[in-house]
Amino acid sequence: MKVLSQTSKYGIRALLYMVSNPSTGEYVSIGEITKELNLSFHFLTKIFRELTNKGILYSYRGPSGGIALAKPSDQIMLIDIVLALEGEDYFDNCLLGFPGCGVEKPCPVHNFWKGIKEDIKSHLCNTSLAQLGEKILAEEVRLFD
Amino acid sequence: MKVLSQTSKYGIRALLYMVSNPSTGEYVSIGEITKELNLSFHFLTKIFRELTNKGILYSYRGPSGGIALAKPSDQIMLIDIVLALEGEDYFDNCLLGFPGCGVEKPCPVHNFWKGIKEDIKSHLCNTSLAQLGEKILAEEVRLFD
DNA sequence: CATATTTAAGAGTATTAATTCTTAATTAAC
DNA sequence: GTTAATTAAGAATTAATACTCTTAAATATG
Repeated sequence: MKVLSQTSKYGIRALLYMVSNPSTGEYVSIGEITKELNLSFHFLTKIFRELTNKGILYSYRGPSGGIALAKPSDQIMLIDIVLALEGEDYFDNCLLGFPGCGVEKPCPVHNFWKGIKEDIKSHLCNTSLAQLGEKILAEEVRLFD
Repeated sequence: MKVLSQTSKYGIRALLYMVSNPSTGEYVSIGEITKELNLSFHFLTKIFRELTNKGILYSYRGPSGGIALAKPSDQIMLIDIVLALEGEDYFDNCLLGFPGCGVEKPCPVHNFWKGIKEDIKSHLCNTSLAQLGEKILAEEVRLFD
Protein backbone atom coordinates (compact mmCIF):
# COMPACT_ATOMS: atom_id res chain seq x y z
CA MET A 1 0.00 0.00 0.00
CA LYS A 2 2.02 2.88 -1.28
CA VAL A 3 0.09 6.04 -0.58
CA LEU A 4 3.00 8.47 -0.75
CA SER A 5 5.99 8.38 -3.10
CA GLN A 6 9.49 8.01 -1.71
CA THR A 7 9.93 11.67 -2.59
CA SER A 8 7.19 12.74 -0.18
CA LYS A 9 8.24 10.31 2.51
CA TYR A 10 11.86 11.44 2.47
CA GLY A 11 10.82 15.09 2.25
CA ILE A 12 8.55 14.89 5.28
CA ARG A 13 11.04 12.87 7.31
CA ALA A 14 13.75 15.39 6.58
CA LEU A 15 11.54 18.33 7.54
CA LEU A 16 10.63 16.56 10.77
CA TYR A 17 14.31 16.12 11.50
CA MET A 18 14.71 19.86 11.09
CA VAL A 19 11.87 20.85 13.42
CA SER A 20 12.82 18.30 16.04
CA ASN A 21 16.49 19.30 16.03
CA PRO A 22 16.53 23.06 16.42
CA SER A 23 19.90 24.00 14.97
CA THR A 24 22.07 26.82 16.17
CA GLY A 25 22.53 28.54 12.80
CA GLU A 26 19.90 29.99 10.55
CA TYR A 27 20.33 27.36 7.86
CA VAL A 28 20.74 23.64 8.20
CA SER A 29 22.79 21.84 5.57
CA ILE A 30 21.29 19.05 3.50
CA GLY A 31 24.43 17.03 4.11
CA GLU A 32 23.81 17.01 7.83
CA ILE A 33 20.23 15.83 7.39
CA THR A 34 21.08 13.04 4.96
CA LYS A 35 23.91 11.91 7.19
CA GLU A 36 21.64 11.72 10.23
CA LEU A 37 18.70 10.11 8.45
CA ASN A 38 20.83 7.96 6.16
CA LEU A 39 19.23 9.29 2.98
CA SER A 40 20.80 9.99 -0.40
CA PHE A 41 22.26 13.49 -0.42
CA HIS A 42 21.54 14.10 -4.10
CA PHE A 43 18.02 12.77 -3.90
CA LEU A 44 17.09 14.91 -0.90
CA THR A 45 18.73 17.92 -2.54
CA LYS A 46 16.42 17.44 -5.51
CA ILE A 47 13.39 17.07 -3.25
CA PHE A 48 14.28 20.19 -1.28
CA ARG A 49 14.87 22.12 -4.51
CA GLU A 50 11.25 21.43 -5.35
CA LEU A 51 10.09 22.62 -1.93
CA THR A 52 12.26 25.71 -2.31
CA ASN A 53 10.72 26.43 -5.72
CA LYS A 54 7.26 26.00 -4.21
CA GLY A 55 8.06 28.54 -1.48
CA ILE A 56 8.03 26.12 1.42
CA LEU A 57 11.78 26.40 2.05
CA TYR A 58 14.44 29.06 1.71
CA SER A 59 17.88 28.04 0.54
CA TYR A 60 21.23 29.71 0.80
CA ARG A 61 24.42 28.63 -0.96
CA GLY A 62 27.94 28.68 0.33
CA PRO A 63 29.65 27.88 3.61
CA SER A 64 27.25 27.76 6.54
CA GLY A 65 24.46 27.83 3.98
CA GLY A 66 21.69 25.30 3.73
CA ILE A 67 17.94 25.35 3.82
CA ALA A 68 15.41 26.76 6.27
CA LEU A 69 11.66 26.74 6.66
CA ALA A 70 10.07 29.68 4.83
CA LYS A 71 7.41 29.96 7.54
CA PRO A 72 7.16 29.08 11.22
CA SER A 73 6.76 25.34 11.62
CA ASP A 74 3.27 25.68 13.06
CA GLN A 75 2.16 27.27 9.82
CA ILE A 76 3.44 24.51 7.54
CA MET A 77 0.85 21.79 7.23
CA LEU A 78 1.50 18.28 5.95
CA ILE A 79 -0.93 18.92 3.12
CA ASP A 80 1.32 21.71 1.81
CA ILE A 81 4.22 19.30 1.47
CA VAL A 82 2.17 16.47 0.01
CA LEU A 83 0.51 18.64 -2.63
CA ALA A 84 3.83 20.28 -3.50
CA LEU A 85 5.56 16.94 -4.02
CA GLU A 86 2.73 14.71 -5.29
CA GLY A 87 0.88 17.29 -7.34
CA GLU A 88 -2.30 19.28 -6.75
CA ASP A 89 -4.42 16.46 -8.18
CA TYR A 90 -3.27 14.09 -5.48
CA PHE A 91 -6.79 13.39 -4.22
CA ASP A 92 -8.43 13.14 -7.64
CA ASN A 93 -8.24 9.39 -7.87
CA CYS A 94 -10.68 6.53 -8.10
CA LEU A 95 -9.77 3.61 -5.87
CA LEU A 96 -10.70 1.09 -8.57
CA GLY A 97 -9.51 3.16 -11.51
CA PHE A 98 -12.94 3.39 -13.14
CA PRO A 99 -12.71 5.71 -16.12
CA GLY A 100 -14.75 8.85 -15.50
CA CYS A 101 -15.60 7.99 -11.89
CA GLY A 102 -17.15 11.02 -10.23
CA VAL A 103 -20.36 12.38 -8.76
CA GLU A 104 -22.32 11.90 -11.99
CA LYS A 105 -21.16 8.36 -12.59
CA PRO A 106 -19.69 6.98 -9.39
CA CYS A 107 -17.86 3.68 -9.27
CA PRO A 108 -19.26 1.09 -6.85
CA VAL A 109 -16.97 2.21 -4.03
CA HIS A 110 -16.99 5.92 -4.80
CA ASN A 111 -18.71 7.15 -1.65
CA PHE A 112 -16.68 4.99 0.65
CA TRP A 113 -13.45 6.13 -0.93
CA LYS A 114 -14.56 9.76 -0.89
CA GLY A 115 -15.00 9.50 2.88
CA ILE A 116 -11.58 7.98 3.40
CA LYS A 117 -9.94 10.64 1.27
CA GLU A 118 -11.71 13.37 3.22
CA ASP A 119 -10.44 11.87 6.47
CA ILE A 120 -6.89 11.79 5.16
CA LYS A 121 -7.08 15.24 3.64
CA SER A 122 -8.50 16.81 6.78
CA HIS A 123 -5.83 15.21 8.91
CA LEU A 124 -3.08 16.46 6.61
CA CYS A 125 -4.67 19.92 6.61
CA ASN A 126 -4.80 20.04 10.39
CA THR A 127 -1.37 18.67 11.17
CA SER A 128 1.60 21.03 11.23
CA LEU A 129 5.29 20.24 11.27
CA ALA A 130 5.41 21.86 14.69
CA GLN A 131 2.84 19.46 16.11
CA LEU A 132 4.71 16.39 14.91
CA GLY A 133 8.03 17.89 15.97
CA GLU A 134 6.66 18.31 19.49
CA LYS A 135 5.58 14.67 19.60
CA ILE A 136 9.09 13.65 18.59
CA LEU A 137 10.70 15.91 21.19
CA ALA A 138 8.33 14.62 23.86
CA GLU A 139 9.57 11.16 22.84
CA GLU A 140 6.07 9.94 22.29
CA VAL A 141 7.23 8.74 18.89
CA ARG A 142 10.56 8.21 17.20
CA LEU A 143 12.28 9.77 14.22
CA PHE A 144 15.18 7.33 14.06
CA ASP A 145 15.83 3.63 14.26
CA MET B 1 -2.59 8.73 -4.78
CA LYS B 2 -2.17 5.23 -6.06
CA VAL B 3 -3.49 2.88 -3.44
CA LEU B 4 -4.01 -0.15 -5.66
CA SER B 5 -1.83 -1.35 -8.54
CA GLN B 6 -3.25 -1.51 -12.05
CA THR B 7 -3.26 -5.27 -11.56
CA SER B 8 -5.73 -5.04 -8.68
CA LYS B 9 -7.83 -2.38 -10.35
CA TYR B 10 -8.21 -4.34 -13.58
CA GLY B 11 -8.79 -7.55 -11.67
CA ILE B 12 -11.60 -6.10 -9.58
CA ARG B 13 -13.19 -4.31 -12.52
CA ALA B 14 -13.19 -7.53 -14.52
CA LEU B 15 -14.73 -9.53 -11.67
CA LEU B 16 -17.40 -6.86 -11.27
CA TYR B 17 -18.16 -7.18 -14.97
CA MET B 18 -18.67 -10.88 -14.43
CA VAL B 19 -21.03 -10.57 -11.48
CA SER B 20 -23.04 -7.78 -13.07
CA ASN B 21 -23.41 -9.62 -16.39
CA PRO B 22 -24.68 -13.07 -15.49
CA SER B 23 -23.63 -15.11 -18.51
CA THR B 24 -25.53 -18.03 -19.95
CA GLY B 25 -22.69 -20.55 -19.88
CA GLU B 26 -20.74 -21.84 -16.94
CA TYR B 27 -17.53 -20.10 -17.96
CA VAL B 28 -17.01 -16.61 -19.30
CA SER B 29 -14.12 -16.05 -21.69
CA ILE B 30 -11.40 -13.55 -20.87
CA GLY B 31 -11.65 -12.26 -24.43
CA GLU B 32 -15.25 -11.21 -23.88
CA ILE B 33 -14.38 -9.33 -20.69
CA THR B 34 -11.41 -7.49 -22.15
CA LYS B 35 -13.42 -6.58 -25.23
CA GLU B 36 -16.22 -5.14 -23.11
CA LEU B 37 -14.00 -3.32 -20.64
CA ASN B 38 -11.34 -2.37 -23.18
CA LEU B 39 -8.51 -3.98 -21.26
CA SER B 40 -5.47 -5.83 -22.54
CA PHE B 41 -6.33 -9.48 -23.10
CA HIS B 42 -2.87 -10.76 -22.19
CA PHE B 43 -2.61 -8.60 -19.12
CA LEU B 44 -5.97 -9.67 -17.74
CA THR B 45 -5.16 -13.28 -18.56
CA LYS B 46 -2.07 -12.98 -16.40
CA ILE B 47 -4.04 -11.35 -13.58
CA PHE B 48 -6.73 -14.04 -13.71
CA ARG B 49 -4.08 -16.76 -13.77
CA GLU B 50 -2.93 -15.44 -10.40
CA LEU B 51 -6.50 -15.46 -9.05
CA THR B 52 -6.93 -19.00 -10.38
CA ASN B 53 -3.73 -20.12 -8.66
CA LYS B 54 -4.95 -18.50 -5.44
CA GLY B 55 -8.23 -20.43 -5.63
CA ILE B 56 -10.48 -17.46 -6.25
CA LEU B 57 -11.31 -18.48 -9.83
CA TYR B 58 -11.71 -21.72 -11.75
CA SER B 59 -10.48 -21.86 -15.30
CA TYR B 60 -11.26 -24.18 -18.15
CA ARG B 61 -9.45 -24.37 -21.47
CA GLY B 62 -10.86 -25.00 -24.88
CA PRO B 63 -13.93 -23.91 -26.81
CA SER B 64 -16.65 -22.45 -24.57
CA GLY B 65 -14.06 -22.45 -21.80
CA GLY B 66 -13.07 -19.47 -19.74
CA ILE B 67 -13.04 -18.58 -16.09
CA ALA B 68 -15.63 -18.71 -13.33
CA LEU B 69 -15.85 -17.69 -9.71
CA ALA B 70 -14.71 -20.48 -7.42
CA LYS B 71 -17.31 -19.47 -4.81
CA PRO B 72 -20.66 -17.69 -4.86
CA SER B 73 -20.15 -13.97 -5.41
CA ASP B 74 -21.49 -13.12 -1.96
CA GLN B 75 -18.67 -15.12 -0.44
CA ILE B 76 -15.86 -13.38 -2.31
CA MET B 77 -14.80 -10.25 -0.46
CA LEU B 78 -12.77 -7.42 -1.92
CA ILE B 79 -10.07 -8.11 0.65
CA ASP B 80 -9.56 -11.58 -0.85
CA ILE B 81 -8.77 -10.10 -4.23
CA VAL B 82 -6.60 -7.29 -2.91
CA LEU B 83 -4.49 -9.57 -0.72
CA ALA B 84 -4.16 -12.13 -3.53
CA LEU B 85 -2.94 -9.52 -6.00
CA GLU B 86 -1.07 -7.04 -3.78
CA GLY B 87 0.38 -9.52 -1.31
CA GLU B 88 -0.53 -10.50 2.22
CA ASP B 89 1.59 -7.69 3.65
CA TYR B 90 -0.52 -5.06 1.91
CA PHE B 91 -1.46 -3.28 5.14
CA ASP B 92 1.99 -3.50 6.75
CA ASN B 93 3.09 -0.06 5.67
CA CYS B 94 4.08 3.16 7.39
CA LEU B 95 2.55 6.23 5.77
CA LEU B 96 5.81 8.17 6.11
CA GLY B 97 8.12 5.21 5.51
CA PHE B 98 9.79 5.41 8.91
CA PRO B 99 12.11 2.46 9.32
CA GLY B 100 10.83 0.16 12.03
CA CYS B 101 7.58 2.04 12.59
CA GLY B 102 5.29 -0.04 14.79
CA VAL B 103 3.67 -0.20 18.20
CA GLU B 104 7.01 -0.08 20.05
CA LYS B 105 8.40 2.83 18.10
CA PRO B 106 5.56 4.55 16.26
CA CYS B 107 6.17 7.25 13.70
CA PRO B 108 4.49 10.60 14.38
CA VAL B 109 1.40 9.70 12.38
CA HIS B 110 1.26 6.03 13.30
CA ASN B 111 -2.02 6.04 15.21
CA PHE B 112 -3.82 8.14 12.66
CA TRP B 113 -2.68 5.92 9.84
CA LYS B 114 -3.54 2.78 11.79
CA GLY B 115 -7.12 4.02 12.06
CA ILE B 116 -7.39 4.78 8.37
CA LYS B 117 -5.99 1.38 7.46
CA GLU B 118 -8.48 -0.31 9.77
CA ASP B 119 -11.33 1.58 8.12
CA ILE B 120 -10.16 0.51 4.68
CA LYS B 121 -9.49 -3.06 5.72
CA SER B 122 -12.85 -3.47 7.42
CA HIS B 123 -14.64 -2.08 4.38
CA LEU B 124 -12.81 -4.45 2.07
CA CYS B 125 -13.54 -7.33 4.44
CA ASN B 126 -17.25 -6.53 4.53
CA THR B 127 -17.83 -5.85 0.86
CA SER B 128 -18.55 -8.78 -1.45
CA LEU B 129 -18.53 -8.91 -5.21
CA ALA B 130 -22.26 -9.65 -5.00
CA GLN B 131 -22.96 -6.42 -3.11
CA LEU B 132 -21.14 -4.28 -5.65
CA GLY B 133 -22.67 -6.24 -8.53
CA GLU B 134 -26.13 -5.45 -7.17
CA LYS B 135 -25.33 -1.75 -7.02
CA ILE B 136 -24.25 -1.88 -10.64
CA LEU B 137 -27.38 -3.77 -11.70
CA ALA B 138 -29.57 -1.33 -9.76
CA GLU B 139 -27.82 1.37 -11.80
CA GLU B 140 -26.83 3.20 -8.68
CA VAL B 141 -23.30 3.25 -10.02
CA ARG B 142 -21.66 2.56 -13.35
CA LEU B 143 -19.23 -0.06 -14.56
CA PHE B 144 -18.62 1.49 -17.98
CA ASP B 145 -17.94 4.89 -19.51
C1' DC C 1 -7.25 -36.96 -35.90
C1' DA C 2 -7.46 -32.07 -37.64
C1' DT C 3 -8.96 -27.72 -36.51
C1' DA C 4 -10.53 -23.98 -33.78
C1' DT C 5 -10.91 -21.97 -29.25
C1' DT C 6 -9.41 -21.01 -25.13
C1' DT C 7 -6.16 -20.56 -20.90
C1' DA C 8 -0.99 -21.34 -19.10
C1' DA C 9 3.52 -19.88 -18.75
C1' DG C 10 6.84 -16.87 -18.97
C1' DA C 11 10.04 -14.11 -21.90
C1' DG C 12 10.39 -9.62 -23.74
C1' DT C 13 9.50 -4.56 -24.03
C1' DA C 14 8.04 -0.03 -22.51
C1' DT C 15 7.00 3.29 -19.18
C1' DT C 16 7.45 5.36 -14.79
C1' DA C 17 9.61 6.03 -10.29
C1' DA C 18 13.74 6.11 -7.79
C1' DT C 19 18.42 7.01 -7.39
C1' DT C 20 23.04 8.53 -8.77
C1' DC C 21 26.17 11.44 -11.09
C1' DT C 22 28.26 15.51 -13.25
C1' DT C 23 28.86 20.22 -13.82
C1' DA C 24 27.75 24.90 -12.58
C1' DA C 25 26.72 28.76 -9.56
C1' DT C 26 26.90 31.14 -5.11
C1' DT C 27 29.04 32.65 -1.04
C1' DA C 28 32.26 32.93 3.13
C1' DA C 29 36.76 33.15 4.83
C1' DC C 30 41.45 33.50 4.45
C1' DG D 1 41.49 36.17 -5.75
C1' DT D 2 41.82 31.27 -4.24
C1' DT D 3 39.81 27.75 -1.81
C1' DA D 4 36.24 25.29 0.48
C1' DA D 5 31.43 24.65 1.35
C1' DT D 6 27.25 24.59 -0.11
C1' DT D 7 22.84 24.42 -3.24
C1' DA D 8 21.06 24.37 -8.48
C1' DA D 9 20.11 22.01 -12.51
C1' DG D 10 19.36 18.37 -14.99
C1' DA D 11 21.42 14.27 -17.44
C1' DA D 12 22.21 9.43 -16.78
C1' DT D 13 21.36 5.11 -14.65
C1' DT D 14 18.82 1.58 -12.17
C1' DA D 15 14.77 -0.62 -10.48
C1' DA D 16 9.96 -1.47 -10.43
C1' DT D 17 5.65 -1.61 -12.64
C1' DA D 18 2.88 -2.09 -16.51
C1' DC D 19 2.05 -4.10 -20.64
C1' DT D 20 2.88 -7.13 -24.97
C1' DC D 21 4.22 -11.10 -27.36
C1' DT D 22 5.27 -15.97 -28.34
C1' DT D 23 4.76 -20.65 -27.67
C1' DA D 24 2.56 -24.48 -25.40
C1' DA D 25 -1.22 -27.15 -23.46
C1' DA D 26 -6.05 -28.45 -23.02
C1' DT D 27 -10.43 -29.37 -24.90
C1' DA D 28 -14.64 -29.38 -27.94
C1' DT D 29 -16.41 -30.42 -32.38
C1' DG D 30 -16.69 -32.17 -36.92
